[in-house]
Amino acid sequence: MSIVNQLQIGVLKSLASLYEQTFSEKDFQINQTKPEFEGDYTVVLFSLVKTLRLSPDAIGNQLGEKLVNDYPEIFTSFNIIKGFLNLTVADNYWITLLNKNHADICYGKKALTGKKVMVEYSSPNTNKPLHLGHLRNNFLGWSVAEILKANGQEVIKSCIVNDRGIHICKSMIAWQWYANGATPQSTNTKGDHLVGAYYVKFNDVYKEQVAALMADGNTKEAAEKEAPIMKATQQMLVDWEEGKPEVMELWKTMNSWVYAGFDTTYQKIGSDFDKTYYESNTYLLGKDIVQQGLDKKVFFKKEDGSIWIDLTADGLDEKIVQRKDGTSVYITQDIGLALQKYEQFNIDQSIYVIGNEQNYHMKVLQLICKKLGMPNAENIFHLSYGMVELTSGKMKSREGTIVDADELVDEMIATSQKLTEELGKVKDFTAEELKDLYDIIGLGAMKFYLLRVDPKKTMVFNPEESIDFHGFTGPFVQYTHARIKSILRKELGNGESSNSTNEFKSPLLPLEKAVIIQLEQYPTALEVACEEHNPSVIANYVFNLAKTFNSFYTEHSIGNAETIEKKYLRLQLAAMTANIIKSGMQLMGIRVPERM
RNA sequence: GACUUGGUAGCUCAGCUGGAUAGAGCAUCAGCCUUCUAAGCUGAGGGUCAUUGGUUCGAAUCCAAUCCAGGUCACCA
Repeated sequence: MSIVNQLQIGVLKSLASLYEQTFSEKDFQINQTKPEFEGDYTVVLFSLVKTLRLSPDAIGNQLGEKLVNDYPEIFTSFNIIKGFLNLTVADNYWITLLNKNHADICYGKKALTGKKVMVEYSSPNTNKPLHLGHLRNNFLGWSVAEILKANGQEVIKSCIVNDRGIHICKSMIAWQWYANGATPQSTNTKGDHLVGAYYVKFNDVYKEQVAALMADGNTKEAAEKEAPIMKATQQMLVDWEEGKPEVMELWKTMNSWVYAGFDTTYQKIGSDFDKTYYESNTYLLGKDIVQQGLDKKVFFKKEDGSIWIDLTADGLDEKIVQRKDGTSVYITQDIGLALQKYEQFNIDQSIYVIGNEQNYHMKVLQLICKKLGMPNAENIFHLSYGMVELTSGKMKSREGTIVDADELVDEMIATSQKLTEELGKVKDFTAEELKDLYDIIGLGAMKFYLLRVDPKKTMVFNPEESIDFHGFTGPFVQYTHARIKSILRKELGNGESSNSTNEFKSPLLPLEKAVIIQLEQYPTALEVACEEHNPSVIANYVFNLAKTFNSFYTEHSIGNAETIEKKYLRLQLAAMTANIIKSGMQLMGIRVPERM
C-alpha cells in the first residue's frame, strides 16, 4: 500500500477515535509537502474545521499527536503551519522500502484482475504509407495496452486494415494507367510508398481532368462526376464488389506490396498485433443486425427503402444504417465488428484508439449498440486523441506537408548516430552494437516525444525540438539509466545487486530521501496512467525521477560514499531507480541502453 | 447555427477530484568536468493561468457569460 493510502487510513482512524465522527477520504486532502516546509506529506485541515468546530491548530495538534503515537514506525514528527499538518516519515520506513524492493523488476505491477480488454489501434489505409499521425496512434495504442497489462488486465491488441473502397481503387487505377507495370522490386521502392505515389498521381490527374472539363464549359459538379479517371475508378469499385478476377488480382497484388512495406515499418517501430481484421472481410458484417434492429423497432425504414435510426432524443441526429439499395454504410460494419469482437474473444471492454475527429461517429456507434441491447455496449471506450500539427499548421497532403513515418524514423536514428559519434563514449562497440544503440536512442526519442503529451490534446510537432536530446526527452532518461548501470557494473561486477541487510544509522540526506519518495510513487503513477489511459503520466513520472536522481548523483558519490552503509544504501537506491526507469520506459515501448 | 474540445512563461507542455510564493523542458544570461558517463548539474531573468462575473476561509482548478482557436454535424471511411 502506498504511503498516501496509509496516511489516509491513519487519519480516518484517528479522526474516528478522537472525535467519534466518521469521515471519508474526500473530507480532507493529502499532498506532498512543499520543499520550503519541513516534512514529507501534508494533511490539509481546513475542510475539517467546520464539521469539528475546532481551530485548524487544535485539530492538527491532536491529529499529529495521535498519528505519531499510533504509527511510530511510519511517522516520526509533525508541525503545523497555517492549517497544514506536515508529517515527517521515518527514515526507517524508506530504508525498508528500498531494502525490500530495490531488486524487484516487477515493482509496481499488479496481479491479474481477470479483466480482458481489446485495444484496437493503428487502422491504416492500404493506399498510402504511414505518417506522423499514425505514429502517435501506434505508440499510444501499444503503450496503453502495455499499461493495462501492467495493471493486471489481459489485453488483445487488434488492428483493422482499411483495404477496400473507392480510395483503394484510386491508386489501383492510377497504377494501371501510368505505372507500366512498375513493382517495388523493379523500382527498388518500399511497397507502401510505391502505391502511395500512385494515389497522389490519381489526384493530380483528376485535378487536371476536372480543370479541362470546366474549361470546356462544364460546371464544377459535372466535371467532377465526368472526369474519366473518376468514372474508371467507380467502375473498378463495382467490379471489385462483383469479384471480377483481374481486378481482384490487381487488388491483391498491390495490397501485398503495401503490407510488406507496413511490416517493415511496424517492425522498426515495434508495433505488433494479436489480431488483424481486414475491412474486405468485415464490410458485410452487421447486415443481419439491421434486420434485428428493425424487428426491435430500434431502426425504421423510410419510404425509399433506406434504414435509419433516430437519435434526436439523445441530442444527436438521424443516422442512416443501410442505403436504399441495401448496401451497408460505414457504421453498419462497425456495429457488426463490435459485436464480433465481444463474441469471438469474450472481452470485458473494447478500446478504440481513434482520432478525435471521429468523436461523433464513435458516440453514435456506442449509442446504437446500447439501443440494440448489445452486451457490454457501455464498455465500448473511444480513446480519442488529438491531431499532430506542425509549427506551420496542419499537415496537408495537397501541400506536401505530410511527415512520412519512415523518413522521420530514419532521421531520428541518423541524429542519434551523429550525436553518439560526436560524444565518442562507445568507441569500443561493434558495428552491430552501434546500430542497435542508434535505434534505441532514435526511436526512444521519437516515442517519448509523441507520448509525453496528454493524448487528448492536439500537439505540435517541432522538427528541431524533436531531435534535441536534452531535457524532457527519451535520451535524457536513457542516459540516466546508462550512468547508473555503469556504476553498478563497476561496484558490483556482473553479479547480484547489493542485498546486505545493514542497519543504516545515519539519517537520510535530503537528496537521498527525495529519490526514494519518488520511487515509492511509481505504483501510483501506474494506476493513474491506467485509469486515464494516459502514457504521458509515465513519461512525466520517469522524467522527474531521472531528474531527481541526477541531482542526487552530482551531489553525492556512490562508490566513494562517506560510510560503507551509505554506499550500500545508495547502490540500492541507484539499482531501484534503474529498474523503474527501465520498467516505465518499457511501458512506452522504449528500450534503455546499458551504455551510451 | 448546433454540439464538442481546448486557451497557463517567447516556444512546447505539466498542474485542473479547490489549498502554502503557479511548475518543467527548450530558448536567453551566469557558473560547474584531474574523483562513479557534462546526452549531466547549479543559479538568474521571464506569468493579468483568454476576459468578466459568481460560489468559497481559499479559485489556474468549480459555475455562468463572453472572446478566440480546433473538431464534428455525409447514402465518405
